[in-house]
Amino acid sequence: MKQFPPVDIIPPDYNTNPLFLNNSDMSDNEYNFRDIEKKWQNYWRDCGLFRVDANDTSHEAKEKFYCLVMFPYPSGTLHVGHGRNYIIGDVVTRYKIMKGYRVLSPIGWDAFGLPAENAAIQKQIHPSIHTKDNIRKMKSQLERWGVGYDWDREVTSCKPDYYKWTQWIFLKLFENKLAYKKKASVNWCPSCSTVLANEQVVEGLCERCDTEVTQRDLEQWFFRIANYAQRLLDDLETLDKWPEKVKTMQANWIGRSEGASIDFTLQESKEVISCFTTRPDTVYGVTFMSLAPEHPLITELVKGTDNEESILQFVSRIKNQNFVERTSEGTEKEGIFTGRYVTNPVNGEKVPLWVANYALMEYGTGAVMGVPAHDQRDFAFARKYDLPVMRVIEPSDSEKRQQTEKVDEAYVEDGIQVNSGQFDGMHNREAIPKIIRFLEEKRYGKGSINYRLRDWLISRQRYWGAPIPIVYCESCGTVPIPEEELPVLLPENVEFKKKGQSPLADVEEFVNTTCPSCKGMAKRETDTMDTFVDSSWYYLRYLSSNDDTQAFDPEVVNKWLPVDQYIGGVEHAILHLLYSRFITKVLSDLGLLGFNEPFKSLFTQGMIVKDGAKMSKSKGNVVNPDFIIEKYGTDTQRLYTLFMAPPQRDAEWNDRGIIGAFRFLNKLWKNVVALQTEFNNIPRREITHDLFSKETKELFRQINITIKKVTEDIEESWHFNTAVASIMELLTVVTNFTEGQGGRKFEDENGINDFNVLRHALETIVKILAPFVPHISEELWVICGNEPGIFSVSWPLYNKDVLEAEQVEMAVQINGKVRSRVTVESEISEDVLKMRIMKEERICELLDGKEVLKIIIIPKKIVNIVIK
RNA sequence: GCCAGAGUGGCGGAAUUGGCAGACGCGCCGGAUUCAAAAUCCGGUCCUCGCAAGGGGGUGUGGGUUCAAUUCCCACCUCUGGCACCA
Repeated sequence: MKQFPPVDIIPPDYNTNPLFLNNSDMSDNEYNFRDIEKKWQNYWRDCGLFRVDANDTSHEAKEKFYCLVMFPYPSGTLHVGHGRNYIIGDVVTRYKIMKGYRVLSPIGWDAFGLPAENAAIQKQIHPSIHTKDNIRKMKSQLERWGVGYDWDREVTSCKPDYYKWTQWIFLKLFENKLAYKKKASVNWCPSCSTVLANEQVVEGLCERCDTEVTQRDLEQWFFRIANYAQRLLDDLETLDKWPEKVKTMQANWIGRSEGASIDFTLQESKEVISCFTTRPDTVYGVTFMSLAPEHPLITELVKGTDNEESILQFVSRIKNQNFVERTSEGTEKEGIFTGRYVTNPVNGEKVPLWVANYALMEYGTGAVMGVPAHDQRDFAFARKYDLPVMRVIEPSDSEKRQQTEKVDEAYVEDGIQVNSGQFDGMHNREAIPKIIRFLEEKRYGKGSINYRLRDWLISRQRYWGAPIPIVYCESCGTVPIPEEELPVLLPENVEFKKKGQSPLADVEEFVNTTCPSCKGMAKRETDTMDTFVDSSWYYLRYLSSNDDTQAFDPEVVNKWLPVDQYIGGVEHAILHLLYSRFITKVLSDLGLLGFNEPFKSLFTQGMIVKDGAKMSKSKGNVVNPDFIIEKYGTDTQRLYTLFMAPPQRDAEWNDRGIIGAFRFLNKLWKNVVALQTEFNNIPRREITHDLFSKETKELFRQINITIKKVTEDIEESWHFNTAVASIMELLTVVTNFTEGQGGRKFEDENGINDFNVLRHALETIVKILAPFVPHISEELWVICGNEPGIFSVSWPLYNKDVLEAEQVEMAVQINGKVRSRVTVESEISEDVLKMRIMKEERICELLDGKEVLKIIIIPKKIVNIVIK
C-alpha cells in the first residue's frame, strides 16, 4: 500500500532560527522535558484520567461538565494555530477536573470531505486510506501535545458505524417532511464539481476554493431550516454565554424583516402577482412593478408580444452575469417593460410591469413594487426610464418639506401620509398596521414576515460523503431506505476521474438496486450529503459512540447535554453552529432530545497569524509544533500559546517568544529541584502565622493574591496570558525570598515554618500551573514530596483575610501630577494621612504660598491636593 | 451604506464601578560568568530637555465633562469581521 507523502514543511534553518539555539547538553538535574512528557502522558492514559463511563452513577455527587472542542478535519498535520484550540480545551478540562467535576472531553474526526477526494484524484490513493493515514498522524500529534481526551469515545464520521446514523437522521427529517427534493437554481462550484449551500458561498466565490460560483437549475435535496428561522432567531436570546458577535452574525444571516405581502393582479389574465414589502405605508405610491429576471411567469407573460425577443434577450443577458457584475452596489439599474400592466389593489391604478436586474428571485416573491418617491433604488430606476414619481409621505416639518420637494433622491424617512386615500394625514408608522389591516379586510394582501435564510441544500455531487439513503422506483417514486437496512454503504471500488459527476453514478452495483417497498427495479440516489450534516450531530454520538443499536441513548444524552463549554473557531459562526442548532431543535421536536440548544456556552478563539497572515502552506508561513516540541517540549509550546495573547483575540506568532516560556519553566524547575533535600528532610507542618517574619508574611500574601488572580482569570475572563504573568511574578517573589539574607537557612523553628511557607508557595505554583503545563507540574509535584497525580488534588482556595498588605505606597499628586510618594499603614485615617503628607518636604515646598482648595483621598491609592 | 469589535513603547500585550499608563514576556543596551561563545544571572529600557535633582509631553485625531480620562460623552480617521440592489 502506498504511503501518503509527508506534508511539506519548510525545514528550519539551524543556524539562524532561534528555536534551534544550542541547549542540548542536559545533565541529571536539568529539565528533561522529553522523558517527563512521555512519562506523564503514559501515566494519564494508564490511570484513565480522561476516561468517563457515562452510564456509571456511582459518581452522582460530582457535577458533570461536558467540554467540547470542534472536531478536526483530518488534513494531515496540525500547526500551532490549530493547537490553540486544543490547548484551550485542555486547560478548561484539566481545571474543571481539579475543581472536582466529572469532565467529559471527547474527540473525533470530521472525516468526510473534498480534500481527501481531490487528493485521491491527483494521487490515485483511496480517500479512506488517505484519511486513515492522516488521522493516525494527527492523533499522535494530539497525544504529544498532552491534550487529554477519552479516546474510547473517538468518532470518525466517514466510518459506516457513524454515517449509518447520519443517514438515520436524514430519514427522520424525511419522515417529517423536513427533507425534500426540489428543482431550483442552485450554486455550483465548477472547480469542486458540486453544488453548495448558500452558507458556503462568500461574495460569489466558493468558500473552499475561491472559484466563482455559477447558477444551475438542478433537482436537489434540501433541509427545511427556513421553517425554523424564527425559533433559531428567538432562541439566540437564551444563549447568554455565547459571544454577542456570533449571535449577531446568526441574526443577520437569518435576516428577519417585517412587512406585508400585497397582491397585484394582471390586467389581462387576472393572475395574481404578490410582492413583499417592508413599507406597506408606501403602497399608494407604486408607479411600476418589477420582476426578477428569473421569475417563472416571464416566459408566459411575454409570449406573442411585440417585444418578446428583446425581453427574453434581456433576461438571459442578466442571468448570465456573474455575481459581482450583477449584485455589486454600483451596478446600474436596468430593466425592460413587459408590455403588461397590473392593478394596484388599494387605488386601482394601472401599473406597468417591468423586468429589472435589481429584483432578486431568491428574496421574497421575486416581485417588487416600485415606489420611486420613497426608495432610492426605485428612484434611480424611475429616473432612468422616465417613470412617474408619486409622493405619498411628506416630512412633518414644513420647512423640511420645501427643501425635499425637488431633491434628487427618494425620501426614505418617516413622515405624514399624503395621496393615500383614507390614510392621509396619518403618521406613516401609525399607518403601517392600519394599512395592513385594511389589506387583510379587503383581501388585497396580508401582514407578512420574510426571512433571508433559505433552506439548506445538502446534496453534493461527490463521492466522499455519506450516501443519501433514498432510491427512485418507477412505480413507487422516491422511497426512503428502511432504518433496519442502514447503512447504505459507500462502495469502495470506484474510479476517480478528473472532473465531473460523482463517481457513484458509475458504480452499477451501487446504483442498481431493488425498491424496498415493491421489490422492483430501482436506482439509488448518487449524491452524498454535505459534510456539515455529519458535524451537525457528532456531539450527541460521543455519548454512545460504540452503540450499534441507536444513534444516541436519549437518557445518557439528556444527562450530559447540552455541552457545557464548546470551543472552536469563529469561522463556524454561521455554518456549523446554525446547522447544529437546527438539527438539535428537530430532534428535540421529535421527542428524541430533552433540550433544544446544543451548546450552553461558546468560546471562539482567535486565529494565530504569522507575518501578518493566516498560516497556510501556500504562503509558507506554517509553524509546525513538532519542531518546537522536539526542542523545547510541549509544555513550552502550550505555555507560549497561552501567554502570547488573550485567547479570544487574533495573535501574532513570534518564534522568539517561545524562548521566554522555556526560560520560565527552566527557572521554575531549578527553583524546585534546588530544594529537593529540604523537601525530603524538613517535616511538613501546619503553617504558623505567629512565626512569620515580614518577608514570610509578604510571601504568604502573594501566594493568596496569585491564587485569586489565576482563578478569576480562568473562570471569568479566560485571560490565560495574565494568569501566567501573575504566576511568573509569584516565582520572582519566591526567588527573592529564598535568596534573601544571603541564602535563607531553614534550621530553627522559624526556619522550618518559613520552609513550609516556601513549600506552600512552590506547591501552589505547580498546582495552578497544572492546567497550562501539566507534564512539568506532575513531575515537580512529586519532587515536592507528594504522591503522583496532581489532577486528583483540588484547586487551591485563597484566604481573603491576608490579601491586604499592612503598608501601602500612595502617590501624592498636586493638581493631578504625581509629586511625591508616601508609605503608610493601609488602614490609616484620612486626618492622619493628611498630617503625614503635609510633613513631606517636597510637598511643603510646592505648597508654599499656595491656597489649598481641597484634598481628595482615594484610600490605598492616591492623594490629590488641589491648589490655586 | 448598516451592525459588531479594535486602535497603547521597537514587538506581543497589561491596566477600564474614572485614581500612579506601559504588569508579564520578547528584543535591545550595560554588567557578571567564560580563553571565547552559547546558556545562565544581575541592572537598565515610553519619548524628550537636563551632568544631576527635576521638568515637559504621551494610550488613533479633534473637542467636552472632571480634582483626576487609556477608561465616560460628542464628532471624526484607520483597521478587522459580519450583512448588503434584501424590496
